[in-house]
Amino acid sequence: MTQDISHNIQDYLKRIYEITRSGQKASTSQLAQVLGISAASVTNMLQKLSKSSPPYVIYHKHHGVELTELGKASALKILRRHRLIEQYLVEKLGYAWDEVHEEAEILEHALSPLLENRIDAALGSPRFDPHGDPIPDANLNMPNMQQTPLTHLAVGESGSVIRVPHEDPQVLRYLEKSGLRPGVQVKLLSRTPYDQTIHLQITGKNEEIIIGPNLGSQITIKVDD
Amino acid sequence: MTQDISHNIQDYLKRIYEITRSGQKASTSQLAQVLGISAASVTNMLQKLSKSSPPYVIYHKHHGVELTELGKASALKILRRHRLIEQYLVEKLGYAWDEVHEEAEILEHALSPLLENRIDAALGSPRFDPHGDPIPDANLNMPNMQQTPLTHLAVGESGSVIRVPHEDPQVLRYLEKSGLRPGVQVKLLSRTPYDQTIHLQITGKNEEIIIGPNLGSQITIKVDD
DNA sequence: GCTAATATTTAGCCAAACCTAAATTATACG
DNA sequence: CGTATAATTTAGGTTTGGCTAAATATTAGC
Repeated sequence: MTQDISHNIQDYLKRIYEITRSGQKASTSQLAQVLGISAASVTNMLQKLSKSSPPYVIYHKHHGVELTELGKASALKILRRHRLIEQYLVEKLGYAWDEVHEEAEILEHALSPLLENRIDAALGSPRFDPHGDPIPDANLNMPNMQQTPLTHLAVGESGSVIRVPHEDPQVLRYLEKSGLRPGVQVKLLSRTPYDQTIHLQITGKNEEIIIGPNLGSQITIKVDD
Repeated sequence: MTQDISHNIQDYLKRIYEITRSGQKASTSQLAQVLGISAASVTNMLQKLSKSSPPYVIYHKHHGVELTELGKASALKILRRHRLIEQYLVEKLGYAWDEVHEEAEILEHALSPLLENRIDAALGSPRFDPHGDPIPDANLNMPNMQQTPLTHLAVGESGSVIRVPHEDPQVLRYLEKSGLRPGVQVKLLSRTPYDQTIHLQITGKNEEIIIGPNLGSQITIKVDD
């Protein structure tokens, strides 16, 4: 009798998942900000989500929410669809990596289980999307990898880029132009002392790439031995 | 300032288009029936659609509605997306022709203009969908064809099947099993006198296919010279 | 051409999901 | 440790698109 989740609720759960992935609870105002709606509306919905049977979230009044197992599974289902779609658009329909996020944001709510399977099969059950983000498998298990933020590289050290988990097309186009994408090997040339901006070089290229600390901490790599 | 049309309204316009294609106006109760909602709700929405600026329909109180040019263009846009999706699912993702309608019904509302173009290009701008229904081109012009209902065949005459415009998977699977699909050549063997049920044979096959008059009048053919 | 049956519209109501403004609770700092 | 600021919740309102029941208009049969 677990009935279909509305488009709306899927978005809430997805956002809560993203925020709570790194441990803490998701606050009302954080959610209001990423969803682009008022805090009052978020409170309202969180109460609904926590009082439904079965509940999707655990609501700690004034202290944010966390997902129940059901809520987490629902979020992962959407995340799987989102990332499969992104990969499909790039691999099969000639999209650039900066064009896929917005498109997937809409399509993820329109995918039937059958279509999800067909897309997964057409891609050979891919484990990563175009940004290097892991795609949960059909049982919603995340391929988890040991990842290091790019900013943790020591000067002179090198590593391979794993993820560039950014949605903003402008940022992605900047990185694309510099050649910084999942798979390439980079070397840390220097780090500015005060603001921790880093200077990189892609193996085999001469050009120097400048990455601010906020962006650099989101990009993850595997450090070379 | 022509803002985005809601999912809902797209469905109304699509249905009105389907009903009014054959000339007459679309009545409140016809729409209520195909949309699966009450007649009162339909009246309400039709009034809204006729009073919006610009209006999507012309509302003749107690006598049904017809589409304005804008309404027709909006309906054709959705119809194009619907049929492109059906064709894509069959050609690129291994769907059977009885599985695509429901899927397209949802996806048609989630397609961006860019994705519509990519799908169109990937298919080489197809002119027909898997049921033989014509796909409006990018300017919303319908490839129009001289079509004859299957039931107009004389006994002994033959023709090529052009369209099998049915949505019901059961019907489609029955026809599929008999081999009756767009492109095949059929010959009318006989017609029962009272209820006009017809008996067909597909060129090159021995099996006889029985088609009732309601179904037969929806299937269209091109009569052989 | 009248009347019964049918179709349509009007009126009034509901639920979902948003909003703003006001009230409350939590937090942070002097 | 008390108070100012910030975050959250409550209260009350709006819009969208449904609903039912009652009123009205149309149509068909006699």
